[in-house]
Amino acid sequence: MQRPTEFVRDQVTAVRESVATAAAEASTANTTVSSSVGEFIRNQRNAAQVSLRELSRLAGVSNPYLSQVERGLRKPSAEILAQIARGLKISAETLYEQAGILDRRSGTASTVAALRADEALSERHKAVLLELYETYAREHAAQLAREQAAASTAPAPTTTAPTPTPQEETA
Amino acid sequence: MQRPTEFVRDQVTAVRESVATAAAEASTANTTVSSSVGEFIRNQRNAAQVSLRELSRLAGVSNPYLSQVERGLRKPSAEILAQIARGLKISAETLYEQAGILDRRSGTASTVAALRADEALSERHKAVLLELYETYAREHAAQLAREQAAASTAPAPTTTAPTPTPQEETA
DNA sequence: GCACCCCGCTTGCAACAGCTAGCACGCTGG
DNA sequence: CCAGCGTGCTAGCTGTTGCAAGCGGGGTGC
Repeated sequence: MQRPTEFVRDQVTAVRESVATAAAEASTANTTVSSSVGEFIRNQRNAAQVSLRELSRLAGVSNPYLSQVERGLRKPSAEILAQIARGLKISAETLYEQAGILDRRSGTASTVAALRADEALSERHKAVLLELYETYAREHAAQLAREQAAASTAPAPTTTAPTPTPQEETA
Repeated sequence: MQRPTEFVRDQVTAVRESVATAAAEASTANTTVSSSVGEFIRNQRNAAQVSLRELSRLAGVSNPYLSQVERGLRKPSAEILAQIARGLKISAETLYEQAGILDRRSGTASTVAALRADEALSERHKAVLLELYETYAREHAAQLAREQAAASTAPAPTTTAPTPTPQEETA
């Protein structure tokens, strides 16, 4: 019989498998700092392996306009940014920050400490969120390690199945 | 009493559904809130005993346009809102919230800020955790409200203070 | 009376956001 | 070969944003 913490971790990982794959790609894109919201949107879209038309459909904006936004030809309103964020399944605030509408919060408060001290949560909910957070952080760190191993052309022993590489973005 | 298996599955599955629900609620909130940013600006300006022309000068926007914004005839961009906020010496986020650009998030700002700034997470994982956090915080608040209602048999206010109404009485 | 300053608002316009219709290109199956 | 489908992009259009020029009203000093 599995212990509760192991069980929770396995459950969460299984449910998020498909999302985690795209998330790993997204984290790769994040490593390269984007200087504009358009680039950022394109990177996120490519990481999620979504075509421009599909994202425009998901976001509810026209595909030519989305193309122009990605190429920096147009400056989208906050409303459009929110729609694009919804299509990308990321927070609108992320795009606001990239667009310079919202200031990026400085001060790296410890996420774990904040979650633990947050009185807006019950203890059980805290445990779930912390477990999920640690799982995500671990995956993110593992992905970065794989990226570095690939960069140095060393045969890195991978414990997971091969994930789609970014070359598939041009499908 | 749910077993841990069912509990986690239900919670994680609910996240996907809550995204569309939250989006629908957000659009409703936007409709309601966005009509009052002008009123809010005028109230703030009157409270500061500043003329429309003086505020337009401080903010760096034309006074006719500011007048139109206050009367709800025009919908200002986030950039203009930020300028007006600077003129009023209030945070831009305050006006963004009034305009419906930014969601008022429940829970403590430090937890939200920590999650958003945490570089150990990808953007997608951040969004997932934030949505789950929101859901939990809302449930916790509802639970506390129920417990207090049962204890005192009176409609007790929750830990969140009532939103201050625009200072219409000082106009 | 006048000129001058303040006030908030009207009007018309230029620039831009966001859209539709359609293009060119690549790929696939018959 | 073709037709069909996918891809991202061009061009032109409409509606909106934000502005400048100016209006009418009130108050003050000469």
